[in-house]
Amino acid sequence: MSWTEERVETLKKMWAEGQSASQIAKELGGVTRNAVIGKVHRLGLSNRAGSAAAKPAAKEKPAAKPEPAARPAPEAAQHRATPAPEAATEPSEIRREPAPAPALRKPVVPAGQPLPPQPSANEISPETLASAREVEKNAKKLTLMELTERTCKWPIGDPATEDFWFCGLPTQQGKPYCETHVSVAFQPMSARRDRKR
DNA sequence: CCCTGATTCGC
DNA sequence: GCGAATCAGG
Repeated sequence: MSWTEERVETLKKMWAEGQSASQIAKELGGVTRNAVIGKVHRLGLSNRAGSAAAKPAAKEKPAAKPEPAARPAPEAAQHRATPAPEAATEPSEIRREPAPAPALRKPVVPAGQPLPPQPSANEISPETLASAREVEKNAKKLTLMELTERTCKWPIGDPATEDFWFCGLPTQQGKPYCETHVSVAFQPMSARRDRKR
């Protein structure tokens, strides 16, 4: 494969969109993420558009660092959602927080949205169901952005609330879910029919 | 271990 | 110019 105008086009676009080098490589096909990164550099679009996240520079053996230090200063301090500091630092920590839980996590789906059909208990074998319950306790509780090709994408909880996350356990080869959730998701028609009613 | 980008250097 | 190998880090 070579860097045709079209492929470079795609590369530029995806890189600008913040896609990772490996994602771009998969999209293009025939190239590795290294190739993509190499090309990105050659094209001179390494530091991502305006993003003040400038890498200080990777490895460096020579102690000599000719950097003129003429940097305009990265600036740009992230604005946080004003955590509202505690009024006073009480010596005693009697009051217990209710439950930090998955904490500051915005709902993936706005409240009021109709939820996709959830598997009902009567369609799943008791063993599998029990297994699923167990797994959900050990789930890694990943957010949408944290999912990768080999993390279980089984949704857990209510998307309309903050009490929502994805299983995140290692997926079964080639499947979108972990072993347990695969068994919940993919069932032979016969098994389903037999269990109905 | 999974992943990220950065750099080097033979081709 | 290209990209595998390697590095550095999350």
